[in-house]
Amino acid sequence: MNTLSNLETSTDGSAKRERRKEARPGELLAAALDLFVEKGFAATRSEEVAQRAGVSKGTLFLYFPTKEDLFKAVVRANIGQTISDGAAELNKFEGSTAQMIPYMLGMWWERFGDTKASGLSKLMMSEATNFPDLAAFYYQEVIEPNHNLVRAMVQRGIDRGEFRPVDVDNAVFNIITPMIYLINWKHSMGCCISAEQQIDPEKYLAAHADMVVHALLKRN
Amino acid sequence: MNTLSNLETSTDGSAKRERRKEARPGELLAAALDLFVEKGFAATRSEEVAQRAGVSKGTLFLYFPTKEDLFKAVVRANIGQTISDGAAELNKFEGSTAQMIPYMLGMWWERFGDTKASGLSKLMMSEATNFPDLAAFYYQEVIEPNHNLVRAMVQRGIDRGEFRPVDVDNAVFNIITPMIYLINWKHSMGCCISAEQQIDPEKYLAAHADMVVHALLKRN
DNA sequence: TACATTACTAACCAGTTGGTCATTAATTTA
DNA sequence: TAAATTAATGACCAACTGGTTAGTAATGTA
Repeated sequence: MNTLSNLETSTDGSAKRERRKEARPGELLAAALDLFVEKGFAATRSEEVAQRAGVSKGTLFLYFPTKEDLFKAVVRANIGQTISDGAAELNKFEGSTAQMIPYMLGMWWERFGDTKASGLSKLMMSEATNFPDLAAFYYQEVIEPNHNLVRAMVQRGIDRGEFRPVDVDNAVFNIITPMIYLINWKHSMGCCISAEQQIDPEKYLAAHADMVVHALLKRN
Repeated sequence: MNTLSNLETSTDGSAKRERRKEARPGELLAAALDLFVEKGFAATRSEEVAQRAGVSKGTLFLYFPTKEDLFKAVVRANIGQTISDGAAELNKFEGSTAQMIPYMLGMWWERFGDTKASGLSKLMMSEATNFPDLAAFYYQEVIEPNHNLVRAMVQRGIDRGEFRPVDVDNAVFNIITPMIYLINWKHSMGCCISAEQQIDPEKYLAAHADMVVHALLKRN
C-alpha cells in the first residue's frame, strides 16, 4: 500500500528489480524515521521499514547491519545538525536575554519540535530502559549538547545582571522540561484524545516563555 | 528465581499446587506493577508476570481475561485513591497559595513520584500510541483529575489576589510538566547514565517551586 | 555476445508470545 | 469415604520477528 512509487511492475505482475545503491540508504532512513516515530523502536518491524522504502527486508540488513545501527543512523541524520545550527544562531543574538528566551523557544519549536524528528525524543525516553545502549548514545549525541546550549543562555542572563543568581542547572530543567513535555504529549496522549483537550503549541510556548522570564528576571 | 516464597516444593521436586482464590488477584497485580514499571507494557511477558506471582500463565488469564484488562486493574489499584486523597488534603490547606505550592509538590513527590506507581505515568506516555484504548482510559482516570487539582490551586492564588492573572490552563502545564519530566527521567535516561548526571529530586523540586512562585506572584 | 560482478530478493530459521483448553488435584458436600 | 466442584496447571497453537543465505537478475566490461 504505502511503498514508494518507484516500484514499477513488469507485465507478468512481479516487481521490477532496481539497482540504486546511492539512493537506498536515504530512502531507508526516511522510512525508518517515519515508522520509528509512529510506532516506537521495538514495535517497528524491520520488514515494514523495508517495504515502505520499496525494498525487501534482506536489502535493509544489507545497508544497516542491525536494527540498532539503523536507529543510530536515523538520529545522526535528523538531529545532529539542528543543535549546532541553533547554538551558532544564539551566539549571534544581540538583544537582552529576556528577549532571547522567547526567540530561542520559537526557533526550537519551528526547527525541531514541529518536525518529525521530535518524535525521536519521545521514542528515546520511552525505550531507554529496554535499549540502554541507544539511550547512552542519545544522551551524549543529543541531550548533553542541548543542555549546554540552554545553560549558556541562562548564564548569559546572570552574567549581564538581568537574571537573579539562580541555580543554573535547575533553571535549565525548568526551561527545557515543558518543551520536552509538549513533544511527548504530541506523540503520545495527543493522538488519543478529543480535539478540545489538545494543546495549542504557540500559546503554550508563549505562556511558558512569559513564566520563565518572570521567574528569572531580577525584581526592580 | 524471583517467585514468591509461598511456592513450596514437595518431595519429588514438583511445585505444590495451592488454591488461594482471594490472594491471587492482589499478588498478580503486584507482580504486574513491578514488571510493567520495569519493562513497559508491550515488553512485559504475561508468563513472567505469572511466574513472579508464583502461578502458571493459565492462572493469570483466569483472573484477568486479557493483558490490557490486567493493566487497567493495575492502574485502578495504584493511582485512583492517591489523587482524591491529595485533593482532600489540599482543600484543608489554610496558608497562602505561595506556601501551598511547595507543600503540594512535596506531597506529590512523596506519595506518587517517589513510588513505584509513578512508573505507570512514564509507561503510559511511552505506549499511548500503540495502545490507544489504554491511553484514553488513563487520561480520564488519572490525567484529567490531576489537572483539575492543580488548576484549582492556581485559581485559588488568583482569586485571593496573590497571583498575577495568568492563563490558568497554561500555568497548570508549567507546574506539572517538570514533575512529569522528573518521573520520566527517573524511569528512562536515569537508568542509563553516570552518577554525576543524575537529578537530585529534592533540589530539583525546591528549585521548581521557587521558579513557579516567582513566576506567579504579583510584583510588589 | 560472453563473462564477471554485485545489488537485490524470497524463502527460511530459530526463538518468542498472547491466549486456549483438556487434564489434574485441592477442597467441599453428602 | 465417595462424589462433585472448581482452582490451577502446562502442553499446545497460531502468528510473528530479527536476522541469514542461497540464488537471481541488473549492470559493467571485453
